[in-house]
Amino acid sequence: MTSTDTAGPRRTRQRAAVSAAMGRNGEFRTAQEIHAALRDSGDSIGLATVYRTLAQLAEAHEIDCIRTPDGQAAYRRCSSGHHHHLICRNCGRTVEISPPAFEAWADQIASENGFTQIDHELELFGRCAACS
Amino acid sequence: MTSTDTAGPRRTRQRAAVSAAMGRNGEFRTAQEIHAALRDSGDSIGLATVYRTLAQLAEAHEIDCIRTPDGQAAYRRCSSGHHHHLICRNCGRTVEISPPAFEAWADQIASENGFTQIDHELELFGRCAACS
DNA sequence: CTGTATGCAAACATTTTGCATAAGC
DNA sequence: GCTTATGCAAAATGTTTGCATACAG
Repeated sequence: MTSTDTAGPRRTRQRAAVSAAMGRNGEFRTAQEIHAALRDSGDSIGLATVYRTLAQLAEAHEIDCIRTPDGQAAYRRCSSGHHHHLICRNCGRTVEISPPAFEAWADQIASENGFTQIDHELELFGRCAACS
Repeated sequence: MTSTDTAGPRRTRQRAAVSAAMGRNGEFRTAQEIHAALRDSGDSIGLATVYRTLAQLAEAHEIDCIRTPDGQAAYRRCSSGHHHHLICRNCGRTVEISPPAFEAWADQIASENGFTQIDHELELFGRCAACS
């Protein structure tokens, strides 16, 4: 470090591309999907760089990471709104759901057990109408 | 098939061992953990057999399968009660919770969106009374 | 005895890492 | 110019599969 450690990550074309690819909406996308999408868009980028960048973004809490039933890591932007997803096991179609009573229920269960600072992880997997 | 297809899986020592290893409580265990545990218990069993047996038990809905944040598959017995966990972020203490209305809510959300065959993943993380 | 389950090892898929090169600051 | 990020390919990890053998029915 030269002077102040206000270093921060370097601004590279690849990092911007990955961040932009995540930027669209709150859909989940696997590292491989992002890599393929960027390659298709003409952005040449290495697979390892995608993984590294996603890991860094996740560490910085800029994006969220879950696991698909398949075992792959999937990422989404976790900007502000806290919502969950209903994911089609077959085609991957995703619907955002905003639980009306769920958050309250979680808090209640928690305080009944003396827990505080509750965070929760909830995903629904199923088969969408088009795939039935 | 010879006559009636009441075949069912064969009763082998290994299958019994895996099923027994899952039998304790409703905790999640990875395939590798189960394999190691069985080996330690003196039960000689192949890793592939553990994976195959777990996959079959899951297919038969005898056990449930989720993914750890680590990316490994974890299984638990889903005999009757479908419950979730409230986990202390600090000390790891775990409380089993049985959602009264949650399952119904999940099903409703799903059918509102045309989804069927719903499976869900829900974990609550917080800080328990002893750690506050 | 017939056929399924097992065990081993090789195949596979996904993610991580080492190292030389290119690029940011 | 010094240092970090990238790219490639090899390694590591977790899981699946092919095939010969052992065992359940």
